Amino acid sequence: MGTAGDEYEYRGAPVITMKQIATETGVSVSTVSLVLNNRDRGRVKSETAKAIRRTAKRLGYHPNPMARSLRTSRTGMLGFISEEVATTPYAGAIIKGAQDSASTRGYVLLTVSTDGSDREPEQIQALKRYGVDGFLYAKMYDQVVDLPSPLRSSPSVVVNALESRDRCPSIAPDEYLIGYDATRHLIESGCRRIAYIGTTQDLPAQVDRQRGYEAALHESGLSKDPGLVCKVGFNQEALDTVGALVDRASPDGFFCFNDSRSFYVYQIAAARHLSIGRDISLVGVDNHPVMAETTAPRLTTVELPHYEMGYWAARKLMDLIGDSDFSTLPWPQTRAPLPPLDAEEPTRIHCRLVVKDSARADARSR
Amino acid sequence: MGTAGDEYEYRGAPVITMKQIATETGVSVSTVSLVLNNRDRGRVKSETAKAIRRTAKRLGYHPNPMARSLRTSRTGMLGFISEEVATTPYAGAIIKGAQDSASTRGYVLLTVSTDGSDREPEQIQALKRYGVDGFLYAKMYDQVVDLPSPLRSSPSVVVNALESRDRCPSIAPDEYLIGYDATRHLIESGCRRIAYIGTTQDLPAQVDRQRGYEAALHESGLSKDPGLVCKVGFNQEALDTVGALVDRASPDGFFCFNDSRSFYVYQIAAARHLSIGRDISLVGVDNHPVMAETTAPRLTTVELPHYEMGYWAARKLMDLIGDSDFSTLPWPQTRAPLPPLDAEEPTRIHCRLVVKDSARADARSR
DNA sequence: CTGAAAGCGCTAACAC
DNA sequence: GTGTTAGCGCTTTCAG
Repeated sequence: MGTAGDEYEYRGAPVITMKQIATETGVSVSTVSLVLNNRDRGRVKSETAKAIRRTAKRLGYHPNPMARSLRTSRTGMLGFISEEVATTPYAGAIIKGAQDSASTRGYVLLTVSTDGSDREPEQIQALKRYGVDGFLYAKMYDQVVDLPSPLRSSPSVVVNALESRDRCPSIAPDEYLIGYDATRHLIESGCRRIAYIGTTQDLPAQVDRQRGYEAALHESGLSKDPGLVCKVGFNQEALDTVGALVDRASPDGFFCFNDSRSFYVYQIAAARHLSIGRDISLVGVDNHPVMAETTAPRLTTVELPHYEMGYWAARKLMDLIGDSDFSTLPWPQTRAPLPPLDAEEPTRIHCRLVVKDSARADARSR
Repeated sequence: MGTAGDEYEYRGAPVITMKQIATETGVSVSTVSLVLNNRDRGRVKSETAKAIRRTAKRLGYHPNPMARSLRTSRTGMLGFISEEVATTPYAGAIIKGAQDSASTRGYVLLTVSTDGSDREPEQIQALKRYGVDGFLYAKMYDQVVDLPSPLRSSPSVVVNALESRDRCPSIAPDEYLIGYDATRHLIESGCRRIAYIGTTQDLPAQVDRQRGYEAALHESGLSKDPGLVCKVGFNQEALDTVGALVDRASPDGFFCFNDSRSFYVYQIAAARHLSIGRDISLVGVDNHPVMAETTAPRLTTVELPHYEMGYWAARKLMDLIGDSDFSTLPWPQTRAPLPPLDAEEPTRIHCRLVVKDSARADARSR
């Protein structure tokens, strides 16, 4: 299995420079530069401009971003800093969203993950040395955060969390609406005794989702029964608590904080021989692969908008950086209509985003 | 909610160049360069060298990688290409491993995710323009792959898959050993009727795991009972199939291909009032968060070595690139001993890695 | 032992 | 309209 040091062959592809285009076309490098950067408005004869572009294409010219950045101090790279990536399945989706968004404008992502967090400043410094044009600071659970101070001197956008002091724009899921939509969905499917299965962890997301749950109940004239609410941890304890709730209150619908909670409802349902889709309805949040594979009538998933958050955050960041070639655009209006309430089919609800643009707007206020 | 264009303040930190160190110390830039690159063996008086290093540290000098790369055509960036990141929870762990490994040598990761794959060549080109020193090509499921041709001209390492023609080193989980270890673990815990719950998908990983399962049974003199094996898809069908197996063969131990399969065993167990840890033992593979939270006696998880694969792959790649400052090292010997078989405690088994170094070694042969 | 000079690929004043 | 020049920060001969 070999000590390494093996030789693999790497023949590099020929790389074209402006100089070559210049000599090939019979002009100077500066003219080439002007044309290829679209700064030839009434400065270069459209004749020659055309010729330059032609040979550029023919030779397959691509600018060298490093050389360019040396002059412009703009690299076309975005720094993506994520905490706890390794431990959650969502990082991929956020990164992909940011990636896709970035690539539409020729940007590219330099990623670091700072789990331990003691090395975070060091990592951020590394990104700065590489000259990233701005930072995406992604947290893995929706929460309120302080933008790390080294980032405050650069364009930054916070993803999946809200910046506590509006030091930069931020984007997060609309937790309230998750609770509201989920509950309304159950109500409109005909449920009348809707349980909330939460977590014992003290998460801001839960507070808002539960407020949404209660608001929807209230709005429909359904009473708020504390016996239908429980918050559970893990394992047997969780199973027992959910089981007790089912036995005591016999709910006909469940709104579960996340897939872990859904998991316990599944097991209790199995043990009581209740079938999801026939006897009970369930709305879960998240899309862990295991659960995402499962479909049943009257089983609904609220999808957390990880991809979208990454996408829009990168977009916002690029706007902030002020790429002159692109106009600055507002945050998205991502309120998708609630899906049709066909109670016989599995459904996916898309989650709305909450965005904070600056100190002016407080999108979370309600 | 606000068109953008808002102004945030970004005061850049002062950036120190070699020139400043030179004038500050009263020497020339070239001398500074020599010293700061440790090329001053008997070329620079240790006096001045010391002085230079001192002021460099005092001023907080950090080299500008862009400028350096312009001369050396080495950027210190590794391209990380992953397919299907968004759809699996593992990408994060692989990226983190690669990241950690890279940062120990001052490398940094440029990531792209090519889901659609029609844009893959374009993305790879982008990375090449940015001058990455090499590529990590990560697949999300263990399989045999062809290294994309644009990568063949650069140092590359394949992660979580084996390269079909040994065009470059690759690293993947040892699937056979997963099956073997899992089954032995169950046997040594006292199980005698061990079921295998697989997937209907045609995955190479399953073939090897099942071979490991059978080998362990054979080795212990347990008969290979086809009635104890099933392969299931999703939902009710899966549930029914697993239920039938349980009713017909009453296994005392389960080896599940992945968390999705474990999920069905959980439900059937709940429905039959069988308790994991008391009545049955279960070994699952993977660590989706939902399942990872769950612990029980006689519940064992085989952890796929995503982090480790990322870590070692990046290491291998850097060795390939031939950073002269570091010696080239062999692939890791990551065979962790099987954990103690305390049947009363939940356990995690660490998976061994399979590595292919070149056309010479075929580590998968068995 | 150390410094001057050239140049990596590109951009931006400023001449012509 | 187009070319010349200078220089971004760094490495690397080559003189002294």
